[in-house]
Amino acid sequence: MNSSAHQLFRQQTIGKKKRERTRGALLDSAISVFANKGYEGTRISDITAHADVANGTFYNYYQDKDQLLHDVALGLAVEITGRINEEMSDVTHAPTRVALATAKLLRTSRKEPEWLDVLLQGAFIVPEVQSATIQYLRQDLEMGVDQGEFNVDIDLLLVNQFISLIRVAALVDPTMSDETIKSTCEAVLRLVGMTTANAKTQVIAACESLLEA
Amino acid sequence: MNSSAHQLFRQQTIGKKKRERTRGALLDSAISVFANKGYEGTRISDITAHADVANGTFYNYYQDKDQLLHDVALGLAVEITGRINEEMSDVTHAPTRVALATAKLLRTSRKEPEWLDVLLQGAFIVPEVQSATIQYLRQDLEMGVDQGEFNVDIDLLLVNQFISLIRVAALVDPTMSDETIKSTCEAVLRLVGMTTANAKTQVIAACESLLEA
DNA sequence: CTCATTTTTGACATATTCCTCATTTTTCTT
DNA sequence: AAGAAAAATGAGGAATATGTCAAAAATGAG
Repeated sequence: MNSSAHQLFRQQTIGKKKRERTRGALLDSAISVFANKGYEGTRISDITAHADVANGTFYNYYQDKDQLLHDVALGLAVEITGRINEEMSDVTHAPTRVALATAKLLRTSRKEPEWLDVLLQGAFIVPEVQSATIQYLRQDLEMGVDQGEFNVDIDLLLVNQFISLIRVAALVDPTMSDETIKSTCEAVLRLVGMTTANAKTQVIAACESLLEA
Repeated sequence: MNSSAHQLFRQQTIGKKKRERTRGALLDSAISVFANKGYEGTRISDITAHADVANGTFYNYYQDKDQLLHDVALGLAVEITGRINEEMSDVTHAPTRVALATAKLLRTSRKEPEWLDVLLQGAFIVPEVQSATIQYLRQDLEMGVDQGEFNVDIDLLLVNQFISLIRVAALVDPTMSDETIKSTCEAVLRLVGMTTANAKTQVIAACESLLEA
C-alpha cells in the first residue's frame, strides 16, 4: 500500500527521527482511509495496511481511533486555515475575505478532496477541531456586520450553516468545478444577508484571479 | 426493552397479521437505534434487543441493515412529507409554503427528534429516500422563482444546501427551540435570494400560528 | 378446539476486529 | 563498528457480530 497522492504529514516530518516519520505515515494514511471509508467504517487495520506497518505499530502511537482523528483533523485545520489566512492577510473588505476564503478552501478540496472531507468529519466529531475551524470564520463574519455589508445575527447556528454549505459542495460535486465553487460562494454571501445581485458581483470581483469564466 | 416514545410503524400495523406487527416493531426500534447510535454504529443485535425479539427474527424480515434503513427512512419520508403537504394544500404563495414547510418540519423534529435524524441519515445514504425528500421541495422552490419571489437558480446544489440547513438546525439545537426554527426559516429564505428584511417578514407572517414571540 | 401453517427462538459455527506483548529488527550515538 | 535504546513485528487470546437452522411456540382459519 502507501499509495497516497498527498504527503502532508510525511512532508512535515522528513529529516526527523523515525518515530515522527512513522507517525507522519500513520496520519497521512488516516486521511486517505477516513476519507474513503468514513470514520466509523474505518478499521485500525485499514490504516496500518495503508501505511505499510504492522498492526501492532498503531498502538505504539495512539490508544484508539478517536485520538488519531483528533490529531489528523486538527493538523489539517491548522494547515488549511493557516495557508488561507496567510494569503489573505492584506484583504480587509469582509465580503471579499469571505468569498475568497470560501473559494480558496474549495479549490484546496479540488486538489486534495480527502483533506476537506476529513477536516469536516473531524469538525463534527471533535469539539477542539470545530473551535479551530470556526475561529477565523467568525471574525470575518463579525467584520462584515461591522462594515455594514452583512445583515444578519452572527451566532453558532449561522457559523454552522456556513460550514454545512461548504460540506454540501464537496458532497454534491466531488470534482469541485468552478461552477460549484462560484455557486457556493454566492450562497454563503446570501446566507449572511447580501442580495443575490451583490453576492454575484462580490464573487466575480473576489475570485476573478482564482476562477475561470 | 421496547420503550420507544413513538409508535409510528406499530400504529400503522395494529390489527394486521403478526408478520406485519413484528415488522412494525423492528422499524420503530430501528428509528430509535439509528438515531442514537448512528447507522454505522448500529448492530443488528441492538435493534432486535430494542424490539424485544430474538436475534434470528431480524433475518426473517431483512437481509441486512441497508434494507432496513431503506424501509425506515422511506416510510418516514412518506409520512412526514405527506402530513406537511396535506396541511399546506391551500397555500399558494411560495415563500409562505417554504417557510411553513420548514417550520412544520422542524416542529415535528422537536416532538420526534429521532424521525428527522433518521430521515436525514437515509437521505444521504439511500438515493431513493433523497428523491422522495427532494421532490416537493423542488416544486415549491420553482414556484417561488415563477412568482418572482425567489431570485436564484434552482439546481441540485441549491436543494441540497436547503436540506443541509435543516440538518444543521437539528444538530446545533436538538431541543429545537422556536428561536432556532425561526432563524432557520429566515436562513433558507435568504438562501433562495430574499433580503434579510423580507425573510423576517415572511417568517413572522407564515409562522405566527405555529410559533410564539 | 384442532392442527396445519406461520413465526419465533437462541445456540452455534463462522468471521471480524481489537489489543497485547515477547521477540526481532532497526536506529543512531559514541 | 559495537551495542544500548528505540521501534516494529505479528501471532494469538479476548471480545464482539454475523448469519443459519432445527426445534419450539404461537397463530388463526375452519
